[in-house]
Amino acid sequence: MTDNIRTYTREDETTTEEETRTEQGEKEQCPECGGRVISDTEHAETVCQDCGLVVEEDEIDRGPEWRAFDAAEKDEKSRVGAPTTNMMHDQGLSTNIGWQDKDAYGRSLSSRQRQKMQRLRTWNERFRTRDSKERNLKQALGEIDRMASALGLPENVRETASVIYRRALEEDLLPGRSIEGVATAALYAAARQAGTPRSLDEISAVSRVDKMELTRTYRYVIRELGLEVKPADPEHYVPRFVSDLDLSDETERMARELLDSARQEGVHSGKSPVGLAAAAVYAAALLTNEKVTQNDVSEVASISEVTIRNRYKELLEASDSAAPA
DNA sequence: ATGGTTTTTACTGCGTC
DNA sequence: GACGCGGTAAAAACCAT
Repeated sequence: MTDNIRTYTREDETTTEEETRTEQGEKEQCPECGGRVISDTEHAETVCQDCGLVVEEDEIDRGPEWRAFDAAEKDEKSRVGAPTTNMMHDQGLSTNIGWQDKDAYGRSLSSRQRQKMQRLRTWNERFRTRDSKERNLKQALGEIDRMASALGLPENVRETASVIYRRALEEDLLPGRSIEGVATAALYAAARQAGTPRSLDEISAVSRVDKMELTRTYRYVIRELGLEVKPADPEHYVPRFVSDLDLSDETERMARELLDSARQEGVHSGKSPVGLAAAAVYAAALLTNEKVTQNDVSEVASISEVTIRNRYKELLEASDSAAPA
């Protein structure tokens, strides 16, 4: 009966040296002569078979550092399993029963066995999403995932958001609040904690809950879970604005400097971090002679031009007195 | 609920292309 | 003349009390 029950592991995907070699040899082409290239893993090089051109060197060998001589040994030595993830409601550790009615050798099952497997599948599914909390979590995690990709947030943020939501669920914070609201709040908190903050506006744009509910739930969750969320650092917004506006690294560096001196002068307390960041980017672009209008900046930062004006005056004053050039 | 602070909205005048 | 920029006043939003 265990024959057809499998827990999926990543191990199946690990490739041996030979596999990598043939795979790359077929895919890549030499830029010089158009011939086939093969990867020489021993010397960490990719060389052309025909003309001997070294296409790539000092690559990272992602293969295992041990050798296995048969399948059993491979199982023995491999330390790789499926990664646990908080992004799935059961952390990816549950048992899955394949839907094909085949046994481990790929043979079809007898009709009696088939019925048995069907019953097992049914019950397995029932246990997996057993109570309301689990189902709740399942939905919320889906929601978090959706919003996170819409905002282009990295995986670790989703993980954090998942953890926060999990905790909220355990502390019975959900009754009386919408799943989506709490999920959104968790994501918002996670993004800020991870140093890739998104403004309330941006978040509520992709969420089904409005801003007011979001802020309410967010506050509540933070308070109840005793979460430490430092006030957003304006510098964290800078890289995103800079790249959205196609500005140079020089400008980005400049903007950071401005924010630094502003911090030293204590100009920024009480002001909105987003506005500060936007103003810094604008001012930096001015100083490096790159053309951006206040309007452009205000759009990508979703902040008003007036605020940018006010802030960037302060920023320039602060930088003057901090480091008189 | 209230008062103080910050941000937004709306409008105006100036200079440049 | 359109556009970018700077300024102002009043309204709105936000926050702590």
